[in-house]
Amino acid sequence: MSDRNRRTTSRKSTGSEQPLSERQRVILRVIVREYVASGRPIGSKALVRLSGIDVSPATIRNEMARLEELGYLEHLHTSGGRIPTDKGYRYFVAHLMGNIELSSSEQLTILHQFRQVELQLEQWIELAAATLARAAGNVSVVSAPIPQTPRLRHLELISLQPRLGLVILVTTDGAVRQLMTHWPDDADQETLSALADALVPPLRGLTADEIAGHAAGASALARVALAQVEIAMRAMTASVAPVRHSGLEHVLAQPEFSDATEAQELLTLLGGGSFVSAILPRLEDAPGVRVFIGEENQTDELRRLGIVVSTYGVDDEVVGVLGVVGPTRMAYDRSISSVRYMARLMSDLMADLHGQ
Amino acid sequence: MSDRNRRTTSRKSTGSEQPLSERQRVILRVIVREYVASGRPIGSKALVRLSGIDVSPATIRNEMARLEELGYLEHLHTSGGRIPTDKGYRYFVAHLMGNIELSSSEQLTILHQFRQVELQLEQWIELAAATLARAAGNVSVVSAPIPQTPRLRHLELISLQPRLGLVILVTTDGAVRQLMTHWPDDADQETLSALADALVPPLRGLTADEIAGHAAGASALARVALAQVEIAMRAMTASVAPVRHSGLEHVLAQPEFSDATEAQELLTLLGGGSFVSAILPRLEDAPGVRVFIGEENQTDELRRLGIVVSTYGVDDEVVGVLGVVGPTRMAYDRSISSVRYMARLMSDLMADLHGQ
DNA sequence: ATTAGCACTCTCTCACAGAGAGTGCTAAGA
DNA sequence: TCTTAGCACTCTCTGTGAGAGAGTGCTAAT
Repeated sequence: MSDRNRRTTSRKSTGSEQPLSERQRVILRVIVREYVASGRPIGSKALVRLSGIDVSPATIRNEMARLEELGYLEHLHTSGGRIPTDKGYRYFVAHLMGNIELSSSEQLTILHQFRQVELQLEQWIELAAATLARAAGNVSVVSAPIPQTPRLRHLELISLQPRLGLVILVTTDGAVRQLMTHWPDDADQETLSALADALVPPLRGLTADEIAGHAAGASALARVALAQVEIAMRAMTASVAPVRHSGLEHVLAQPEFSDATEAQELLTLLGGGSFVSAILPRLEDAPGVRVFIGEENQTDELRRLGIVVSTYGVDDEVVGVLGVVGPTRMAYDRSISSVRYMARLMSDLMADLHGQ
Repeated sequence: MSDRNRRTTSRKSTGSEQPLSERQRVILRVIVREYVASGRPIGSKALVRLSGIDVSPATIRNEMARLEELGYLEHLHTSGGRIPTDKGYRYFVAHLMGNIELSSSEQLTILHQFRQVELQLEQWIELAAATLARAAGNVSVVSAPIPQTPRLRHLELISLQPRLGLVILVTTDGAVRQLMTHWPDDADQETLSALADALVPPLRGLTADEIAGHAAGASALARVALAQVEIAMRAMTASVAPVRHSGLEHVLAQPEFSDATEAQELLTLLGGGSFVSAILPRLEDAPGVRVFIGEENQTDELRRLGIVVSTYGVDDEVVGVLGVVGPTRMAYDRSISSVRYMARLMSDLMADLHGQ
């Protein structure tokens, strides 16, 4: 009894963090792989069969007990096999899964799909979300690329009705925004076109901040137009970018979400933009694919999820975020390689777009 | 025994379709209301309590049996109360629910939300979807308004890189589209601006078809630009409009979708645009709110759903679709009044936009 | 260090019983 | 003729308990 107590209490803080033996690593890998695939805890007997290790189940049991002490596995019920802990998944991601690439046939399929679609940013994002979801077998999340410091390239003022019109602006990176606008006075198309023609040359290449400086002394109409331009350009860099997601069906099929309330939580999470704002801060100045597993996440809603994300884009010009979300029990290897490939692909597309 | 057989067989084709008595109407109304609210079948005893009719449960049972013969109710299990059939819901919608309006406080809340948002079509759609979902307590579906015969108002050609650029076009109803385009030759901004300035006057006010006629004899660059304009304008009228949906959480909470596969079907339905194409044909030239209940739907995926839709927009200028989707067991009164109100609101917004 | 053996624990499935709810039918009452 | 009370019946739902199955930890032997 005292023996048992000692073990239980020592589970959390494991004094000497000696490296795992090769056999332990094999066991952990098989458990992660198998649990991810089946969703059912793995017992010692099944493990012997699956791992090919030529020892008895009893030996495996000892090793499993040791791995549990070290915090890599856990024990849902007294009987019923073991499952990986978050730490176990983390170890798997760091040391056991190898450095997997998508198979070249998969890469080709994806490339092919992108070739078939028109040169439309919206469509790229849509397609990226759909493709990533399928490749990773999870919910995918793709944000639009956010220009880092958008500069004005072109401006167009349109009259729809006497006092209602559009401000259309194009930035140097090719993004287009339109805002409906109330003009302060009646303004016909001639007046507006003339104003736009007059405004563009001095403003070309300026940032939102710089444009703000030009408002003083201008006509009322020009001030309204400039204010709208400024709003639009600031909105472009806002970190709460619109986010597409796709592939909910994959995740709802998982037993973790068979409970409707779990599914609901995920939906509100994805629906309400809070997802990106929760994740984005942790991506700052860390390139490549990042993985957050269960408890490693900072907000409660994410504690039962695994997240694989990457930024994409062209340094200092545009940056977007894409990734996948699923239960902690997800195929991290597959997700990571999918996210990595898709981020590279989207980055290439952005680079093309920006002429590199 | 023979008696029982007679009733069972006579259920489908009910010879004399005499009008329901007042008491039967009350019973049917209470059953629909209560079943929608609770999701549990209603028995004779509960019905007496709920309806306030001062007769014994036995009498109610006779009436219920009669309603079942007539096809308005059904019997899931020998015991366990009755639930409405599709025909029962249909009768409820046609004769029993009254002509309900959203409460004026609800109307005000919604109006207020629309006032707070900027004058952006995208945002209106988003907001309409979110609001409708909440008001109706179901999944909402809102399509962007489709211009009936878009006419060109303005055209802008932008150079991003030597051979890559943007075609931006504005139609008379204020819709803006941009397409990324490969120019056939190197084209600097001056050339493109000059071309745009030259193209706009003759093309202003023309439809896609009419623009197609202008391509002959033009320069290669102009032909590419015109082709893009034509593509964009045709895409605008394509009936497969992009559709926003919102409020999945409401529906996933319903027991009908606690089974993950049901939920999945709904997701793929909403995700894959097939929804609008399945519904749209049936909306042709029928104004106002339409209701499709279960078996009334033509495709199998929709057989277990109730759908309440309406077109919105300005006649002959823009037309969009909005509605809600839920299990057949849905609060049709609430959904109908929400859809009706929201369609009116969006139509008003469109009318404002088109200057009426 | 490994293994066989064993007692133990926990889940899962199935069957069964009893409560509860509701039904249809019959016969009596208004 | 409509309504009602009574009754036998059916079906679901909720335990409960038994038994199988899987897996574990521990001990003792190899």
